[in-house]
Amino acid sequence: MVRADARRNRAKLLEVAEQVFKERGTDVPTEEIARAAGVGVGTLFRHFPTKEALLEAVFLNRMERLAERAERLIADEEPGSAFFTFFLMLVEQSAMKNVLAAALAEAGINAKDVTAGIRGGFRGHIATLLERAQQAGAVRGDIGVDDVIALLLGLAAAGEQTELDAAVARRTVDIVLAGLKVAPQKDLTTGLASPS
Amino acid sequence: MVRADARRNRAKLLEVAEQVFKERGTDVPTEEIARAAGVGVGTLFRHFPTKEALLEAVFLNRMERLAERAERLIADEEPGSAFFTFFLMLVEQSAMKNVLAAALAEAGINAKDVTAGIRGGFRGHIATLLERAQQAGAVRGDIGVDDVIALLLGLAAAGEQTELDAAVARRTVDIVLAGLKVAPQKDLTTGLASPS
Amino acid sequence: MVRADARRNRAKLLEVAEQVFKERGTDVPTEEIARAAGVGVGTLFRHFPTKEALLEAVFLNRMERLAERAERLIADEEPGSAFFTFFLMLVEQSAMKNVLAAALAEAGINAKDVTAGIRGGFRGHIATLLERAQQAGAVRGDIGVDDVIALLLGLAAAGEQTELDAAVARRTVDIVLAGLKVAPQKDLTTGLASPS
Amino acid sequence: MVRADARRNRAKLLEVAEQVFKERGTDVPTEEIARAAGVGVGTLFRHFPTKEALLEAVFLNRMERLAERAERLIADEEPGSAFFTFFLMLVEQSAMKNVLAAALAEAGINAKDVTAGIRGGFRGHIATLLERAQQAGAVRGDIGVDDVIALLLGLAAAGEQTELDAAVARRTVDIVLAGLKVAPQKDLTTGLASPS
DNA sequence: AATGAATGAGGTTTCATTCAT
DNA sequence: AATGAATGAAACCTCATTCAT
Repeated sequence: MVRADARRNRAKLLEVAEQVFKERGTDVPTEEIARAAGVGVGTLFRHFPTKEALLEAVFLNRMERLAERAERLIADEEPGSAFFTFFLMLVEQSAMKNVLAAALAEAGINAKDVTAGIRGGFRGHIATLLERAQQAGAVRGDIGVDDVIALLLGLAAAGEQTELDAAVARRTVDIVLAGLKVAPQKDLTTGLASPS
Repeated sequence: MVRADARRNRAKLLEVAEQVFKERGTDVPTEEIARAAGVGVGTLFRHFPTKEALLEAVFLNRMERLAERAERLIADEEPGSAFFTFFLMLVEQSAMKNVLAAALAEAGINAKDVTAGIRGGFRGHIATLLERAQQAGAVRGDIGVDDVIALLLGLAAAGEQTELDAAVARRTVDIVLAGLKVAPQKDLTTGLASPS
Repeated sequence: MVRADARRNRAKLLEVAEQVFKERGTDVPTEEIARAAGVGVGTLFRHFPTKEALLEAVFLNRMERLAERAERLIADEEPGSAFFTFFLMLVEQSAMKNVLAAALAEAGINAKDVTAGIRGGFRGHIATLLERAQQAGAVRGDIGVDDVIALLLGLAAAGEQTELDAAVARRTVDIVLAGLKVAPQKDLTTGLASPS
Repeated sequence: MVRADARRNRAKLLEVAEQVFKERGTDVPTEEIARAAGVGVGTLFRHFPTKEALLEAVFLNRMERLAERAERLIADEEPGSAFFTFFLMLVEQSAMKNVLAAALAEAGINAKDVTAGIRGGFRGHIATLLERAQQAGAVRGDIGVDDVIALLLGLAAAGEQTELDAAVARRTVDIVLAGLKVAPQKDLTTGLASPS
């Protein structure tokens, strides 16, 4: 029956770690997180054998929560609206908090790999939302999931740097959404713009 | 006039540091950079009394080089084209290499503050390019310099995460550029989109 | 209750540090002390987060042991004798090992401040001993605790410089004690001598 | 003719070093002293091949100046007064600034050795002053030069620790001088007091 | 003879991880 | 299963000394 304690500890650690990483960056000493969670370092390391493992777990945890929302959106809303809502949601929550992704990257771990195993497939959900929106004519047809993910990451990063100014954050999202709606452009300046 | 050696060392350090930070992240030991530049740690610390100072210097150095290009564009090209070219250029060179900006941010140094003092004013150049493009009708009128900078940071970050796929990088820029051209949107999904 | 180990380590460190500082000065690398105590550097720094803190702790530790003796003297001996005995005791043990006090002073920590908080009040004990001795007519009445402390420090320093010659050390103490007995002098040479 | 510059530099360095050591302790970086003297480090090291050598030189320089004064006193004043004046003078100027002696000691250099070569013999002067004073009955007869030197060192150290309180410094000197006048004491407390 | 940039050993401190209790 | 003290590699930085100019 000690299992109950253990599971509660794990959850608390995950929650606290997310909070602390967000507030103070991923460089906080492991001990700080343990203390904030009200456990000893030893306990933390029992649950996550490595700091890296903790990073991964927090990242995955976040992703899973997002995946759940995506599922609900797919089920409940109509195509165009669903896609845009999800996009906004991700960015507004500064969903991926780039710090994490960056920290993982630095550790030589690809965020894509980590995400791969998520229930239902995070990536898959985005794909579904995107395709439907494209079929409904709400999003230009020449882009793919990877483009969307890249944009999400980018906007999240932008939001982080300008976290002081909410108006800026909103305007950047607005611009990207606008860009997603219109048809493919022809020769902007150098002609680079058209998809290959 | 030993200054020749000194200046060469400083330049070499800056160059090497930029390279190493790009390849291995900003967590590399200071000593590594010194070794790579062929000098002792002491020399590095004589030039940059703190690791943070080195980071700042690399960042500034990059910015200055960009500022020079901006000046040339302002002089030579016509408004709309100049703006888009500069934008593309920045992103394609993954100009701001987010690692740096992130590291600076973590260290409590605001990129905005650092950039403020740059020769000729990097920010000022962007402002000029933007205003001209807006007057020429090539860019929507409701955005400001900070929005552009945020978008640049975002795209740079996006580019970093997906550095394998050049096509993705290009497409994301295309989308943002498209978004910059059109007039402000009204009620995308939730109506959040319009600037307050 | 791992505390047993911890306390043992702390005690061992204090003991070893006192010994090492005495033998080789306060410039010994922290690591040396750790090694001599049979622990890792980390352990040392867990107990004393700063070298300065270690110095302080050693100093305080010594003071506390002295304070205990002072208490016993106050309780057991008659006034004049008690004062002189304590004085001799302090000096003979080269009680304050000036190295420490000097190191602390250099570090900007005033010995007075540190001593202030000691259990039972080291300074208070001296005051008591002094006052009683003065009331008993064994010590001239125009001096205060600070004077006594200054003299102690001075004699300790003198003892250190001449540690080879026990006879010299003894004679200097004798002289000071003699000087403490007699009444205030009038015009030695320049008349500087009398307290203002 | 470059010799003039060289000698001036050496003098300036000695003067500045004494000042800086007094104000900030002997741990100041060599470079600081060079800067304060308006020369490069290289120059400093040409004159004093080692920091230790600089320390020694400053010490010696001070001693020589003192020796000169002693000579004048021996010539001009009457025995008792001469001795006490010299004693006071040394202490009031905090003449030996213990830091120096301590630093030398730490470096494994005996202050006595360094002083040995002084013109006229510093120690010899004290001996002369003392003997005369004793013959004139102004100082008790059972003490020797080493005792006096020890007391001087001690008082200088005491003065250093309590440099804030001039009254304390003066009183301690007064006590010691009083002690030097009176005849040998018999059994203070334990009988330790009498010279062996 | 003077300069000050370069050197690099070495000092203090941090922190992920292990392990005795 | 939990605790938190212990560990020690490694980070950053300082400074006496050398050496090219």
